Amino acid sequence: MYICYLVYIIVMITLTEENYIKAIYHLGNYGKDMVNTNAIAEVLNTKASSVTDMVKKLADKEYLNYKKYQGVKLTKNGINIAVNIVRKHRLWEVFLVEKLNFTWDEVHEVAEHLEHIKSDKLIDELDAFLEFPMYDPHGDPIPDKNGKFNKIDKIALLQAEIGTQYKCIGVEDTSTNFLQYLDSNSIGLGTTIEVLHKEPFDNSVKIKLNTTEMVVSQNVAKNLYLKAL
Amino acid sequence: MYICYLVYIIVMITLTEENYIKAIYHLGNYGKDMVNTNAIAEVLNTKASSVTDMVKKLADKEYLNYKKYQGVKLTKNGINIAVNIVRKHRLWEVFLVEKLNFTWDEVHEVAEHLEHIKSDKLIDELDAFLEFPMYDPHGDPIPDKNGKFNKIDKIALLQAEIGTQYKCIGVEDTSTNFLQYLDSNSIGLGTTIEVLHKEPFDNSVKIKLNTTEMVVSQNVAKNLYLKAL
DNA sequence: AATAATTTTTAGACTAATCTAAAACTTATT
DNA sequence: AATAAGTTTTAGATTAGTCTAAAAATTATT
Repeated sequence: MYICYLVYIIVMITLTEENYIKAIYHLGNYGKDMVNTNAIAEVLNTKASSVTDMVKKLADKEYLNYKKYQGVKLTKNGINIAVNIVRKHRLWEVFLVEKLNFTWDEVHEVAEHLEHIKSDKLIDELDAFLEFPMYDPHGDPIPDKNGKFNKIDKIALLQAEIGTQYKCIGVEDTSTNFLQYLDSNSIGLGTTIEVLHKEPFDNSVKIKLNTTEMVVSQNVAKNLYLKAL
Repeated sequence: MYICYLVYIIVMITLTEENYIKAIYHLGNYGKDMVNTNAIAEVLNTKASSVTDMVKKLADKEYLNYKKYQGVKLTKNGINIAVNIVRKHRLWEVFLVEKLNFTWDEVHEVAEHLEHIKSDKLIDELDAFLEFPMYDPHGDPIPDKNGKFNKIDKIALLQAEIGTQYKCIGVEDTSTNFLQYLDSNSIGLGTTIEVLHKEPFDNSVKIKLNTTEMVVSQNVAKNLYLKAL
């Protein structure tokens, strides 16, 4: 008589592990490039030694490949997990802005928590409820159920051409400070922008909005994404 | 010259602490009664020794009063925290059922996680979005922003009178098994029920639904709440 | 009131995630 | 190629939450 044991090993992924994977995904150009220890430590506000420990654990679980002193790169599996977290994060951001009256700059912190709730039904139904949005409130593309998403051909305001009409489609810097600056100057998703003048001296840019004209610093111009109309 | 230091001590409450407080609230009749160690251990699926450890910590933080070998009772502060978690849990349940097509028995597990997201704006806006619901999908009252809620005069089917018309308003047992049993027999919130006969032998109850008649066991009759029409 | 049964607490150990400080390795500079 | 500077890893410690096993206290039973 044979006894057959079917053992399910359910690999639970912790919140901390998810945050490491997400950080490595963003730092490594959608998981394509190697990422080094210090960079991870910096974005996660932790110490390099902690990163080394965690990275070994994630390598054991085959979410990434780790070469001592070289850095880490996500595996297929790791990328899938990251994309799924990004999908959840961005869908929740849409929900918060469109249904719960959150502003551009308020969504990020709450979405950081909501993105870790684990329920396929929850996220697929939310997707349907929001009518399958393609972009989040910052203009970033939302991966679909299978992890597919568009990479849009965005251009920073700093690289925009004088005289062309552009539409604002997103930001690089998502800090509260920056988003509030944009809000207070009536720059948001969809705002039409034309470049009037680029000052070579300090790389500031003079732009025309709907009704007003204003000058923005190089720092702002670098962090604002546009698409030609 | 005087130097004034204003020190904010932000007492972060952990997920685990919240779950203990919630369990003690439910076990202790809305926080009014003492709760003993073993009872807490059982509902939280942990060991009595772990409960003792945690309970000491919660006493230090003044969420509850703890008397060695006697048990614990929530403080005002502890009750406030519990009520707030209950509010969040029940609002999310309404959201899941009304907006995301969840059924009675699917909501609980996801709501267990959503209830721990910390954002006043999130929960108040969700409340408004749902148009300030008074009851969750199981018929339990939802505390308002200030923690106030109705205690409804519900009666178990087992205590219902023969010949009277009742409306189903909730359940005691929220296990998946029970909720699925109700679903498959077309008993839900708002279903009209009339008691036809009570069998003294085994305490089973014969009831009339909209179109059909059926007999339910004592166990079912004990766990189904009604309100006279 | 003494003993038995049960409940609760203590003591000591374990895991996950972190830290500091020192050692090992890599890269840049002379 | 040798040294300096910077990065990464190791070793050992810490904290939150949990556990087992034994001790202490309470409650129930004779």
